Amino acid sequence: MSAIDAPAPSPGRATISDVARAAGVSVPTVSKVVNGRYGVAPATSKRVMEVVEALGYETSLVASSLRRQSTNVIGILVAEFESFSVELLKGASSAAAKAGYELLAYSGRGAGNGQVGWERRSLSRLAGTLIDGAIIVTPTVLIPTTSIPVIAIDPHTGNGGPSTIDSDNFGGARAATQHLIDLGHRRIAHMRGRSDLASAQLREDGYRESLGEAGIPFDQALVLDGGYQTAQSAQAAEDLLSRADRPTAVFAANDMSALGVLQAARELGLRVPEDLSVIGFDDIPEASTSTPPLTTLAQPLQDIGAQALQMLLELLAGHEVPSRVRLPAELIVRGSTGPAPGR
Amino acid sequence: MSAIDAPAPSPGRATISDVARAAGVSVPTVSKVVNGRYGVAPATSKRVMEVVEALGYETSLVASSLRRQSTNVIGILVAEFESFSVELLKGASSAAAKAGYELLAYSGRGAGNGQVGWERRSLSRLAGTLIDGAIIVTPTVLIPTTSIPVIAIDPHTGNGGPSTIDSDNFGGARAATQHLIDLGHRRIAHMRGRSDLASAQLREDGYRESLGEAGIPFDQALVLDGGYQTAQSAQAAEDLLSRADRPTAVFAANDMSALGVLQAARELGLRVPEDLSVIGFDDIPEASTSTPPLTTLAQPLQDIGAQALQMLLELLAGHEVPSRVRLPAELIVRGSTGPAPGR
DNA sequence: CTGTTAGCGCATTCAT
DNA sequence: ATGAATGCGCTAACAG
Repeated sequence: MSAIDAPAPSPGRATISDVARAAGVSVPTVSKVVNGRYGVAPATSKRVMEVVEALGYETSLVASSLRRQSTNVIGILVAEFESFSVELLKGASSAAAKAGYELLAYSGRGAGNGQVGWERRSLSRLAGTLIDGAIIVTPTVLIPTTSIPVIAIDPHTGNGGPSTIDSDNFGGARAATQHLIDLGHRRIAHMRGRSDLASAQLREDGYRESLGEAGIPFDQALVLDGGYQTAQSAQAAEDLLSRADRPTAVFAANDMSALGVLQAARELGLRVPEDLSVIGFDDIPEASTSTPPLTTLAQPLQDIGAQALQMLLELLAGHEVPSRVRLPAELIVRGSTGPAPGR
Repeated sequence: MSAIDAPAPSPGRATISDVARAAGVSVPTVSKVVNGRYGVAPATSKRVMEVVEALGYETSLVASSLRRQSTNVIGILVAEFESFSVELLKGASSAAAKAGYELLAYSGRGAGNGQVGWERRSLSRLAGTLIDGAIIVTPTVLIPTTSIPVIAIDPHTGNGGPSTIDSDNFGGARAATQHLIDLGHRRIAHMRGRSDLASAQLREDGYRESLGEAGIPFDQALVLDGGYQTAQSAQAAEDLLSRADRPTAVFAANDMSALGVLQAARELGLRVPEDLSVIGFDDIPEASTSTPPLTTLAQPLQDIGAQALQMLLELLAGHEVPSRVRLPAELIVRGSTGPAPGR
């Protein structure tokens, strides 16, 4: 009833008007003090600051972003938080901290399930007010022209939308296959990834291209679906490696798959790399600590996250950025690949 | 100039008034349709929905949260996005998805650096408006009573604030040490963690307690600082294991440290577990794939994240939750521990 | 130097 | 069934 002299409504967050009332000044004056604007008497400023401190007041991100044009917050939109998106997040986080930006990672409702268009809806929900720019992780639909700068990481679609960044899936796959060919392998199998993802398709394309260049005929029977997953790959590999004319090497579309192949080989009593060479893709943490350690193509996920953030900052500064950035995938030779048997 | 019949201002996000104008209805009508309120004619509703679809309109989280009391968004506040917080995030993410909540992970400015009180400021910035409840990851200061429900994960402070959740660091450390004692070890070293973290202190306490129970005198020379990090631990272990009276077992405060000890042992030509037993804590992914695989105390990080979210949902539903939840740390025996030499 | 007025985009009474 | 007015917390422009 009588809010006339209430100093601090302890139930609930203190608002700017609570501060103004307690300090005996108007709301805009508090706003000026808090935002460090000039034109406030030192004595007034001091008094306001004291009240701010006492009440633990902090400007509401929501309210100020509604009124302001810029919020100093970068959004990173993901379908859900899992291993892949989370690595990118780590990289983006350190880059954002260095640049003095705040980071807001968001996973909207239903984005985890098959809901198409989650990226568009999430963007609409946050853009224009809350965040100054957005990084969208593996969007599956085309992102329309938006009011705020956007960078897409590893999109599943073609060009046409915002600037994108990914690693050289095609070139990496070629390098992987070539590495096996250089070791004398001729019967090289491919454990491919989820065919609805562009990266998986590119890796398969690179494999075929490299085979072709070396004059090795493509054999459909040597391509199996591992779905980017360990268990599925292990199962598929078990079949593959039980054949009489089994391959001497396997290029797995990602490390998770490669670990599955390793597992299957172990169960069948095949020695790696003496009897079978295995190469993966991604260089996830588990790759370096498997038995034997996995030869793979390192995809710098944290770097990608950090670069995406850098590109966004360029965009925010009004600079141009390339429409497509591709980071190299680097061959890391460890213990799972060796000369073809009989050489 | 003439916005009189502009159907969709393509530059920029569509707002509710854009939709209203294009559909030929008033703003409140659109609001009702979008929020599924009753009192709108089917024909009108259909027309509005079509425009919404065409314009790709989605309610602004900012604007609606300012007006509404509830947003269906859970906040998870972290100092920065690194391995630890990110594992929690994964767990919270899947739990939030199941419950139909959106997740908003936020890392404020200066939180990565030593800035104290980041959690209080982040909370003030988001609470009351943007998010319905918050999970705060490893807060270092006491969280004051707030307007919204809060759960703290692995706080570095004592009780008194919001409900907390962590794993049984003390009990886990005892179990780890006891495991080594059961194997006949008497000279057991401890590679301790960052001493400013409560978890590190508790793990060291558990180690000492267990030693005491077994009648093994505590030896300060057997406790080294690994800082929870691989490199630092490797260096410290190299010194420790070079001594004439080196220990036969090491309890490392976390897996990263344990991997460092493994590395040092390998370089010194010590066989694990024949010459030296090593046990870690956490059970990070790398633990199961190291050589040899690491015996460790599994700390269910993803579960902790998921449980924190569950508790928050309880709080939001008006139910009581325990002021402190401790998840068990489970002994996972792998290949890095064995009988003490000479037994 | 300070207070008044206006409006960001939306949801909610209350009229009509 | 629909629209006009009001306010959420805050800041930008202006008036005093």
